[in-house]
Amino acid sequence: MPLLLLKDLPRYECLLEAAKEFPDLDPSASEVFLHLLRAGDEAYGVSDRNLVNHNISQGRFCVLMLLWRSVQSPAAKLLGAGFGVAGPRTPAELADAAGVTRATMTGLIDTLERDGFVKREPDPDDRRMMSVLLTPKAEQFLRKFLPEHFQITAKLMRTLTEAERKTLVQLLNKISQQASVMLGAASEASPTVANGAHAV
Amino acid sequence: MPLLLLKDLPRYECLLEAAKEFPDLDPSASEVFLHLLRAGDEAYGVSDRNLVNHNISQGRFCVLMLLWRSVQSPAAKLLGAGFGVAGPRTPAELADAAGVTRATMTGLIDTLERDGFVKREPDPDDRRMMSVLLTPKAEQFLRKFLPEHFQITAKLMRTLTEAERKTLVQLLNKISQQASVMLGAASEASPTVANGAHAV
DNA sequence: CTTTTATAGTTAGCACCCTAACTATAAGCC
DNA sequence: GGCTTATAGTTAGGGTGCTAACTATAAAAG
Repeated sequence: MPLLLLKDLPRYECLLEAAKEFPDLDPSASEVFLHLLRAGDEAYGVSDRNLVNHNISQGRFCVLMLLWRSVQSPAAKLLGAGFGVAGPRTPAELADAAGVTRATMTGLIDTLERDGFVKREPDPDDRRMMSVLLTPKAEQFLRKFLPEHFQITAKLMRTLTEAERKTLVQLLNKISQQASVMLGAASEASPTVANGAHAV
Repeated sequence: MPLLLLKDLPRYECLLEAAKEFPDLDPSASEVFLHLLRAGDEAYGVSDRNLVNHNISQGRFCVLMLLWRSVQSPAAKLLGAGFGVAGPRTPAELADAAGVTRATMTGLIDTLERDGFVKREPDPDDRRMMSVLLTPKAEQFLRKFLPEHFQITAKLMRTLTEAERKTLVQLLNKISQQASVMLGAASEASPTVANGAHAV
């Protein structure tokens, strides 16, 4: 549960009231924003608790899923998303696919290797590169864990009808798209220079 | 951005395919789950980037907002959500309101105090307790920062109509509710009494 | 009054994420 | 070949979250 957030969200009327003092406050926008963050955090928490029970973290689980594409199962390939092709993956590829820095991926692989879930192997052609491979222990873990994980996901969404799920995905996609625009916009303006330009 | 998540989510057809191997996998449920986590993470990221530009973190911002209820503005009281009444807050109260442990709150207050946003004061009656108070610097920061923050929130939700926002909040609430049920179930039967009642 | 128990807050140590700097290797250019 | 630049991975150090153990104080039980 990564997010620190007010346990009790302000009610809509409160936001309306606050908007009188802050003209920039769009009450319905703020309401959606807060509910999205909370729901996302709670969904994350539900999933994470199960992972923690198995002594694994969300980040490490993600790495395992990405690597799992390299092994046999057809479903494994599919679950791993439609990125590149299969084959052993390097830390850099894993970092890009997971959306974290390479330094972070190094740390994740460190602990996964320590716990016996993956193995590092040097690349025979390029001595800068490593291949990260799943161990049998990891495959065994995934085969046992994934059904539980899917059950929990299904249970979490049980209160939504198929139509509601469809609607929800569409609305969330709109937000995702707009978020990408907003995040991408400023990184174009000053691509790598994210230095604090304000006064100090 | 706290969450490590696949950058490219699996497409629905892939989930359908994978469900053949994993009977527990509910494709539409998993799809909503993944989109929710991603959208929540991106929304968090959009907000967080602005905070980071001001050298503050999401967690510290949350503490400032909670403390802000203690100062004058009527809007401040409202934004702080409808928890207790105003007045200086103790680390324990802050931790409960923010949904983090007291140890975490100690750390947040440490850095906030170091940066001059809050001040600790001992309680005259109970020498175990502290009061945490906003400094003028923090109030000044919030008055300047909040309009930006609200603008960003409004921009993020700009692509949604009022009707869509309403729908989204309702659907997210359903998930939140179900998540609470699932998280509460294993934690204990006593919801309000958060004391360590197990294994008394 | 003394012992026990409960509470407030902190400290210590771990995990995970970041940026920045570093090492080693590869590739391009003179 | 030798110099410069780019790339793969790691290391170092910071921030934020957790649990568990600790200190100090207060309240309750004997």
